[in-house]
Amino acid sequence: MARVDRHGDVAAGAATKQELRVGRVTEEAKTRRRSTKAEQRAETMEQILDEAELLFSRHGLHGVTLKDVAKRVGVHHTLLNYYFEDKKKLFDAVFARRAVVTSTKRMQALDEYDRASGGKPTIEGALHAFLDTDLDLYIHGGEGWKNYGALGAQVANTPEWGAELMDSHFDPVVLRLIELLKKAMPDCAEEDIFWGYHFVTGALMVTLARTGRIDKLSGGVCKSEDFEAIKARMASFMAAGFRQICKKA
Amino acid sequence: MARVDRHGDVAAGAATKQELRVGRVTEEAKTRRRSTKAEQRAETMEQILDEAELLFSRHGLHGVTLKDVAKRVGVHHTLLNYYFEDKKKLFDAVFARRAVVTSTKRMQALDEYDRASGGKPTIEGALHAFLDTDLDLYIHGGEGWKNYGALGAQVANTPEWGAELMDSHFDPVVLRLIELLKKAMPDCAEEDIFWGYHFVTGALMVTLARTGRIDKLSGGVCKSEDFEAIKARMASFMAAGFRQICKKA
DNA sequence: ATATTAACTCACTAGAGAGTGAAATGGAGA
DNA sequence: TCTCCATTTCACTCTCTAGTGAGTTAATAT
Repeated sequence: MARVDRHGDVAAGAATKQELRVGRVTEEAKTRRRSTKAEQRAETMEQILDEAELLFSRHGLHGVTLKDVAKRVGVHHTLLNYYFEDKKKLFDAVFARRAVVTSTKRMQALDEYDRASGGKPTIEGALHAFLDTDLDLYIHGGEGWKNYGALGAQVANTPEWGAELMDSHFDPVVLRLIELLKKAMPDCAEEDIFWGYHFVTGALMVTLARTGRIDKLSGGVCKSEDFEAIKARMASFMAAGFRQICKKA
Repeated sequence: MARVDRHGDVAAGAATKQELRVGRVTEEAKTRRRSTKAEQRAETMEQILDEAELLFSRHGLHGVTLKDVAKRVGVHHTLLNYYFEDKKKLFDAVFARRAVVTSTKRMQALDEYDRASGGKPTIEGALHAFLDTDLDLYIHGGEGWKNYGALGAQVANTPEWGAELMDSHFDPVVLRLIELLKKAMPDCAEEDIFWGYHFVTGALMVTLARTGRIDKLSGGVCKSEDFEAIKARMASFMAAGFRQICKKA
């Protein structure tokens, strides 16, 4: 197999394996000291998660085989069973890895904003804390985060087990956001606030999906990848929406 | 097989087949006159499309096998090849069946609104024409339409071939909506209008997905199935958003 | 040095899945 | 009635898949 062993030597007899697009060890790794077992384990698992994330985000849980993932990593497919037991658990691990990060960061951002605003949050402020923290991750986090975003968008629209996964990871942050929104709009019916959040999350999810549809539709005026444009508009757009449906009371 | 032949007689030796939840011919059909071949063909194809729609909407293209669908219909799985060639073509047929309906209806609604408003459309008006026409279909169209909605939500968030499918069916209506929005906001940058539409479509898609997430999140205050609640809020929410991001110019 | 344990591959199983071509069935027209 | 044609099933093929258990290799601990 065209893979590279842990000493950094290329395995012999490794003729035709272009499909090993990624490879486990890059040139720089050759020079790097051989790592310990624990490091090795962590590194391999990360690589598996990365490639799985990429493929799952494009083809969905059922559209990817363990062999597809293994081939990209450059390992035998049964290694994925070794590390992650089965396919669904691998998927969950992929999702969880970054979900905890974004969840935690947003929770912190909301807490901080709450404090900074002296308990007098605005709708815009709360939405900015919630959205921008997330969007920054996708903007500055590299390919992995982008892929994770697309994966999340799929999960959010999967009736089968999607809600379950979302719930388990994001309920606390979302409820915290709702709390701030309630503070900002004390006279607004709870119902309206929840529906408003529903719109927000929907808009965020299509954004993360980056299907490229808006590009063609707008004739190039808007770009799917342009999360900065979203960041510049979304919070105020949604805040105005909240104000509108809440004032009718 | 526990299926029922075209005379309405239950096939003999049909012991254990509860999984045939739907069955091809219902009691009332027994009494109905035997239909012609063309009718038969159309009816069978419809049943296949219905069951495929249901399963695809829940498990996605790759999560469904032709056998799964065939079992629900109560026919041999190769019959689906006979009628629809292969799986992807069946999927496309499922999607197309209702896409043309909603697309046409919304186009008419937009045209009519444009005329009725005397060439002076409002943002709310245009959005209402676009959204309510669609939502009414899901509200009054029965299970099939609900399933189709969930399917559409998935398609819209599928990078693989989703944008393609959406484009081919919905570009004209969406562009028509954009046209009206431009008329309603002549000073608004094109970019902002497209991003606004992007938010609208995202919010609509999560709605159609009906994952049930909002139910749990809101502690029962909001219900995924409650499209009337969406209809009552969405157009004005989004219109306010448009106004907000457009006035900054 | 040796024994232990972790990381990883290999050979294999058991089964599913899509699809094909031939056959059966039965209605419709001559 | 006989024949034709559409509908439908059936018997198979070929490939792919997830997963298991045994075996290999190398790092680590003693």
